[in-house]
Amino acid sequence: MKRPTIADVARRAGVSKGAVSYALNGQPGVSEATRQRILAIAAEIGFNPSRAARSLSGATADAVGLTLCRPARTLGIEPFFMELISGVEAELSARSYALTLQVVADQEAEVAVYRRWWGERRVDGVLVCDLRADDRRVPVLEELGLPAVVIGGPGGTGGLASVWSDDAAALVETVEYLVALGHRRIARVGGLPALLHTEIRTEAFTQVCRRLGLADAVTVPSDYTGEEGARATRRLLSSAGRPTAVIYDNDVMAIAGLSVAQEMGLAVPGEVSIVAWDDSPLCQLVHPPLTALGRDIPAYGAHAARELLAVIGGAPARQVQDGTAHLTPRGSTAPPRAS
Amino acid sequence: MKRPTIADVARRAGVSKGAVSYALNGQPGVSEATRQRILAIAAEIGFNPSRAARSLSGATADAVGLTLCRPARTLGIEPFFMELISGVEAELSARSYALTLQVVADQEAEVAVYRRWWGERRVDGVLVCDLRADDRRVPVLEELGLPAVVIGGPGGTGGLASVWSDDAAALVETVEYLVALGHRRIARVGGLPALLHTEIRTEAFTQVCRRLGLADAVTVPSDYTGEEGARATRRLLSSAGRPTAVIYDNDVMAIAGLSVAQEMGLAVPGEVSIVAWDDSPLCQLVHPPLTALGRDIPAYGAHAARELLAVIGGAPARQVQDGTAHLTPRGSTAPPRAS
DNA sequence: CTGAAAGCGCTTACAG
DNA sequence: CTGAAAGCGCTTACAG
Repeated sequence: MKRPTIADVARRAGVSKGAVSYALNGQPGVSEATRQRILAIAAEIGFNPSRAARSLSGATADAVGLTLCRPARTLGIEPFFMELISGVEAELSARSYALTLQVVADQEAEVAVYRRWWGERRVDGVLVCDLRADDRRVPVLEELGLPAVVIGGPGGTGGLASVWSDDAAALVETVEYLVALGHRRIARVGGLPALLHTEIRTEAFTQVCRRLGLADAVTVPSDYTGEEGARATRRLLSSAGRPTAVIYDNDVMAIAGLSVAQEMGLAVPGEVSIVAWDDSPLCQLVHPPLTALGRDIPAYGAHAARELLAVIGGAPARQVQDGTAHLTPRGSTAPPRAS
Repeated sequence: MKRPTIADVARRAGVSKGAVSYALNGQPGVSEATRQRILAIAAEIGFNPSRAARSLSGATADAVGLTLCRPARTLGIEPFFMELISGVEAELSARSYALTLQVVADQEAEVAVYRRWWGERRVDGVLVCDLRADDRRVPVLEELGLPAVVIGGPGGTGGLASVWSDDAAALVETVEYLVALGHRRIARVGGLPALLHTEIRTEAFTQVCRRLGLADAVTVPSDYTGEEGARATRRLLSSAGRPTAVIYDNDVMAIAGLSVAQEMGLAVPGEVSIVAWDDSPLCQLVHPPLTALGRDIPAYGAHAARELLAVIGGAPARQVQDGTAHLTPRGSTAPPRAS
């Protein structure tokens, strides 16, 4: 099938190409009657302006980029990214923006992708995930002047805009809840240590435990996979003076941990309480269902997309706070059984 | 930062823009020495040809589209799509193709997206998921002449290329395995009935059960969510003459089913055996680990991407078979306990 | 309010 | 082997 161009619309409407362009883009320069007639013809013949021609004439690419830096397998198992993408998409589609996705092996590859996208004018801006301490991507994006919104923080985002959530507060709430139940030995299985939010959580965990006078607030570093979560749990639960409650940095590890506890013959929640970070539907599929720290991830993604569109539109880069995760108590937490 | 253009490279190399273009695209028309010099300069100043200008001059968009038609929540929980995307991406990145992703509400919206993408020349081709019987998208894509590869089948893809997997064979293998263990009452919790592969599996299930002389081979339709999987399981396990084995069309429902069985005080696998379709790492996180039908989803996605790139390159549309899922027996299946 | 024209940054015949 | 020029399909000052 032959694609209609602006010239086809102009010819049928009996006006110049310029007039068609004005009509389509809501610019002044055509009478209302003419505009309506042009719009009707465009709709009738199914005209969609060529993105290439538009963006070559100085308009935007109407596309936003997102890179994902995780191996194929673990990308799939964590609901987080897909939910985030859904939310981003919802916001972008509403404004006819496209999402360009790229899976990368490491930060070096990611930086190369940003440079290429910028040079190719492929995207108008990017969404940055998995912020690290001293993140290499931040200065590159600043140097390029490529609009960007970091999903994460607070802090460490340089002059870039960001949307963040108060993980420290959520962690404190969780520990206080467990202490109120009577727990004194609480451990944590953390996410990738290189990520900034892991650092933030670890720091908050250490501080709140000290404040509440809990003895050994140990954090075992991990990588979000079930295997590592299982291994860390096995180690924690077979140690002398094992914890009576474990907080996991994602739900996949929490589910693996639950399984390990049950395998070891420890009752959950009687002998071990379990709390998961990220309250995806997975948490309610297991038995007992997991107490979890949840937040609306699609909304978080939509929020970030909205900010990015604003920055692309020329708004100043802001640090915006998104909602804090809240705890939903379920069957996996209870007072520790006297032993 | 100012983006370098082909003119900048030409100026520094002391040649025409045409020569730079030839050098960059590996076309004849420049001497090898000149080509090397041009390439070096381009690399040095970080030149990336504008996508818009390229594609406006008749080249391809170097982008492929993929639409996802599921609500945000359930999209996240099923590892399938993210794994598929990872595989697609791996293949595309290697050839510097971008992936444009769009989440849509229904097939009507999806068709509209295809028309728009085609009109905008935004993508060179599309990957089509969740094939249905009499799929509306197929004739539209044929009419537009937009290169496409359907992920699914066999059959129902009209003149479009497709990559498919023999689900019927996998299902037969599973039922035969359960029968060999001694099961005679086998039920199945199916996926969305509208999807073609659900139909194919249901048909295969009915046939193999009849061939093996199994009485009531019931399939309870579902929607891939844990809630529906749990409900279907509850119904099946509380019926008179309840099945001793249940096959689930995805792993999320199988996990929910396992949980329901345990809740009802039925031993797995002693009183109920459970088999999951889609062997994501989730299957090994639960206790007992699930016997599952698995295949390499990232490879499947890569395969489809490769076919699409071929079709975009002018190759004829083929129906290509990908690997068949194979059964990995784990702790959730065993001979039925005499009762 | 409307039309004719330049220009975005490439690619690709077409001459030399 | 190389250069000058046309053209892809838009947008946007610039004249009328």
